[in-house]
Amino acid sequence: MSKNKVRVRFAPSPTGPLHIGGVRTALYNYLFARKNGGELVFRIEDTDSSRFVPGAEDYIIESFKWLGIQFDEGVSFGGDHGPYRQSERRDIYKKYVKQLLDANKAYIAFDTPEELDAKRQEIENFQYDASTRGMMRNSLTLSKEEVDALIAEGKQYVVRFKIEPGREIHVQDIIRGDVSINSSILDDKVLYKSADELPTYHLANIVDDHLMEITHVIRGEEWLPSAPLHVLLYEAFGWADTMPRFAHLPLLLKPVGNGKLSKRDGDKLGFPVFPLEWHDPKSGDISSGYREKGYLPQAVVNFLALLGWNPGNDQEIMTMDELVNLFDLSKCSKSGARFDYQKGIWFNHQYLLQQDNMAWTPAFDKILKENGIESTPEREAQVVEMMKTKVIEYVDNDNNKKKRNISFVSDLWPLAKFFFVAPEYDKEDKFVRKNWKEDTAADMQELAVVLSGLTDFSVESQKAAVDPWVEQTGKRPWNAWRVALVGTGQGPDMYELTAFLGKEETLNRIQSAINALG
RNA sequence: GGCGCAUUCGUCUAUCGGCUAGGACGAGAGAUUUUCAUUCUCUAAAGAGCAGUUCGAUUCUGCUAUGCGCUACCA
Repeated sequence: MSKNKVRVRFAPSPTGPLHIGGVRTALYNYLFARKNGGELVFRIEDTDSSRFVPGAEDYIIESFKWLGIQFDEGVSFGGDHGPYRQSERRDIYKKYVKQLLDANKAYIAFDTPEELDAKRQEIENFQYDASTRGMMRNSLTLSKEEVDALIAEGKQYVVRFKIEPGREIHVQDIIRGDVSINSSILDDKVLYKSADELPTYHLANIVDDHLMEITHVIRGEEWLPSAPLHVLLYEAFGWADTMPRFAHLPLLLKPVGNGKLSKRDGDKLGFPVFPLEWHDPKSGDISSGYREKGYLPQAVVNFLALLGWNPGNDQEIMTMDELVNLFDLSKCSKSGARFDYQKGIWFNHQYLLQQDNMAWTPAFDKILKENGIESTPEREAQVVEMMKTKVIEYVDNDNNKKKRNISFVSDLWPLAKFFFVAPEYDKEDKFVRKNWKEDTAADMQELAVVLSGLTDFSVESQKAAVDPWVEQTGKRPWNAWRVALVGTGQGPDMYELTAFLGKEETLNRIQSAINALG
């Protein structure tokens, strides 16, 4: 077994959909593993049975599949260090809890949650530690017989870590350098609960990381304060020499206001905070996801990678392979990053534009079908080609309608509808009013005559017929012609559009416009 | 309250003691486009404050301020 092989893990709790911040943590773990030729483990930390949410685990797996983040082992991926679900590792934890108990590095405590609450009420800033454990109901204050009797009669208890006060504990963080705190401020953390026979995060985490031979722990900054506790646990088990290296990532902050990005922010501010759409099994609420919103996974990955890390130069558009190549934990920033979803939109725009036209057609085809349009992939690709750089969307931002270029395939429909459906003519439309005057109908009549003489309706053929007519008469038919075919001022070049629609449809629309607008 | 972490344009960030502080998003202006877009060009926009170290500090140190995180029988 290669002692030096890099092994990292992503270990979410199945308490709901995977948060975008969690996605980034997983991504960094993935990039780090690939970069160093190591392995990425997928572990499920379901030690809090009360918070378990059905479907969450599958959701998380599907999310990573969509994003292209691959695991080497773990839940649903197999491997030699299983089981990878903490709820299936009870016996393992029990063994290690006993080890700590036998070594007098942990103790059994019978205080009920109610008693602890009462203590907190009674004493300001109460903390269960070396200064208070002597006045609580635990195996340190009770005799062995009393403890055994209480357990025998089925009393619930927890196992607490016995922290020695007054020690300066140092954590060497790859991103932050030396971080130290005094052990006196730590409380005697609960390591194990008899109620569900499961450990808490801290114990399970240390035991699993050790047993799974994890070499680097890359996680969010919210874990930094408990890192010294984890160091103490590694020492207590005698695993200090194989303790993994730590890297605490900066947090993702709300786009506006204060605090870290939370699961609730997304739909409140109009952008997804989850990779995939999530249907809450209890409340029935639906939370939007990047996939369903029309984002490309490469765009999401690229965007997320740059939130808290950069390659050290100005390069922004990077494939997964490039990211792997360039990734460096020491280049991660230390401060929290505000989640700028507008930049995320820009990334999607970039990736969408890069895509082959045919890649758009499945999504576009779906939208067309929803609107009752039957078409062919070739025809759709042709429209995409013409519209690709003409995509706009109106985003309701703080009640101000802002026009911006966005690229979601779904934006195509309102802007490309006229390719498939004849427009409704609106005399009040600004563009129509400006470009459809009293004598326009007569001009269009003439144009129709010119066009009806053509048998070949290609761009070149139309040009050959219409350009001389334009030159001779000095007429400017373009905008009115556009009104006739599109209904307003948008769309591609007139000849392209006309060639796409074909002779019959073009002449029909010109006639309809004359009838409707006079 | 306690402990910890952080602090460069509105936002994401570059700079590892030499700066006329660079790039991107967003914003504004112009050019291009017979429409709407796209695209291109340009403009505005920053080192939290105060000390110290130094020939020289955005970069190092300290203090203050501010922000964030943790402070559960949750992770």
